[in-house]
Amino acid sequence: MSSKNLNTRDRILAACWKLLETSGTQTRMSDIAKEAGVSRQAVYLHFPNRADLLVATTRYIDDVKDVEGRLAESRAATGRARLDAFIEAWGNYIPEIYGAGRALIALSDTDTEAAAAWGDRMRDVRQGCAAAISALSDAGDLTPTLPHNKATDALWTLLSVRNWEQLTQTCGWSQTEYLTHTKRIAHAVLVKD
Amino acid sequence: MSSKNLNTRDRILAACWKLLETSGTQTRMSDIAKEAGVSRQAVYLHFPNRADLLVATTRYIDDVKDVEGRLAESRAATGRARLDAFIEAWGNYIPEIYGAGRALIALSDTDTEAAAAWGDRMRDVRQGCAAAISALSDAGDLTPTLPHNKATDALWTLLSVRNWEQLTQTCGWSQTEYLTHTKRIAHAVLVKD
DNA sequence: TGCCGAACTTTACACAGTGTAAAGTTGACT
DNA sequence: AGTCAACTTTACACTGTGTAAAGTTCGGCA
Repeated sequence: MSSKNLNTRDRILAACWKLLETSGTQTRMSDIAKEAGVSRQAVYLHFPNRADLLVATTRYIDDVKDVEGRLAESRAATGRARLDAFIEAWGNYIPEIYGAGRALIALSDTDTEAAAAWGDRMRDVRQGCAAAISALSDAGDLTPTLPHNKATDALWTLLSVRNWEQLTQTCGWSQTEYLTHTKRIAHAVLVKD
Repeated sequence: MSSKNLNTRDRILAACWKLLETSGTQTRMSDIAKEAGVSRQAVYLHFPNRADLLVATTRYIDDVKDVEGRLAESRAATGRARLDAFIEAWGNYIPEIYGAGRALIALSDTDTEAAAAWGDRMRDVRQGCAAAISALSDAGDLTPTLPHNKATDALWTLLSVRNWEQLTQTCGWSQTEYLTHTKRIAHAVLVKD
C-alpha cells in the first residue's frame, strides 16, 4: 500500500474508465494494461479478475464524480421539486457512468459478482426513487391511480440507464431534451391532476 | 434441402430456442447440438456461426408464434383503442421472444450482424409505435405537450424489452400488472386530457 | 448388385482472451 | 551489501468458437 502502489492502481482504474468510455464493453485486460503503461500481469497484481476491476472502476468514478454529494442535494427539496431535483441529479449522472455501466451490465450475464455489483448500485437508485415518491406522497401530490411501490417501480424503470441509452444514443435526444421530457413524463404518470 | 435436412435444421432451432429460454444467454453451440441430438459440427452445416443461428431462431419463433398476425389485429382499431391494442399485442409477445432477445442483445456488443438483426426487429416495433401515435393524433387524442416523433420515441422506449424485463423479472410484476400499468402510463403520457 | 451423393459423425487443430505460475529485474530503504 | 515490494517477462492451462478433412450411413438409382 505504498504511494507508488496506489498510483499504479489508480492509473489502471483511470485507463479502464477511459477505454470503457471510448472503446466500449469489449475492452480487454491487455488494452487496459497498455493504456495504463504497465504489463498485463501487473493488472492482476491489483485486481484478481476483470469483474473486480470493472466494479472497482465504478467506485472510482463515484469518488471522482461525487455521486453521493450530488444526490444529497436533491434530498433537500420537497414534493414535486424533489422529484425534479432527483431526475436532474441522477439523469446528469448517467452519462458519466454510462461506459462502465454498460460493461458491467454486459458482464452480468456471465459473472455473478458483476451482476451483484450493478444490482447494488441500482438498488441505491431505487431507494432514491422511493424517497422521491414518498416526498410526493407527503405533499399530497402523488396520483391515486398507482400504489406507492408500483409508482416507485415505474419511476425507477423510467430512469434506467437503458432508457437513457435508447433515448439519447438511439433516438438522438440531447441531454437537455432527455431531462425535460423525462420530467414531463414523470409528472404525467406520477403527479395528481 | 431434403425433408430430413429441414427436420434437423428445425430441431436445432427448437433446441436453441428452448435453451435460450431455460439456460439463458450463455448457451453454447455444444449445448444446442446436444439438445438437438446432433454433433456440434452438424450445427455448423446449417448455420455458419452462432450469431446467424440466434437470428434464425428469432425468425423461427416469429413463424411459430405468428407475430405478424397478432400485430395486424391491433391495426384494425383506431384512436386510444388502437394504442391499447398495440400495447396488448406487443406486450404479450415480449415474453415469448424474451430468451432469444436477451441473447441477441448480449451478442450485439460483439457481433455487428446480431446488432443489425435486433435493430431491424426493434425498428419494426418503432413503426408500430409510430402508427399507433398517428392513430391517436388522427382521432385528436394526442397530447399537445409532445411533438409527434418524440411521442413515438417515448412509447417505443416505454415498450422496450428491457423495461418489460425490469418490471416483470426484477420488480416482480405479473404480466397482467405489466399490461394494465403500461397502458395507464401510456395514456397518462400520450393522451390529451 | 453396386455405386453415388447428401447428411451427419469424428477427430484434430488454429485462435482469442482470461487467468495462473514462477523466475528475473529494479530501486528504495536499512 | 542486503532485503523487500512492485513490476516485468515468459510460459502455459483452459474455454469456447470456428475451420478442415477423413470416415460412416443410408436412400435412390442405373
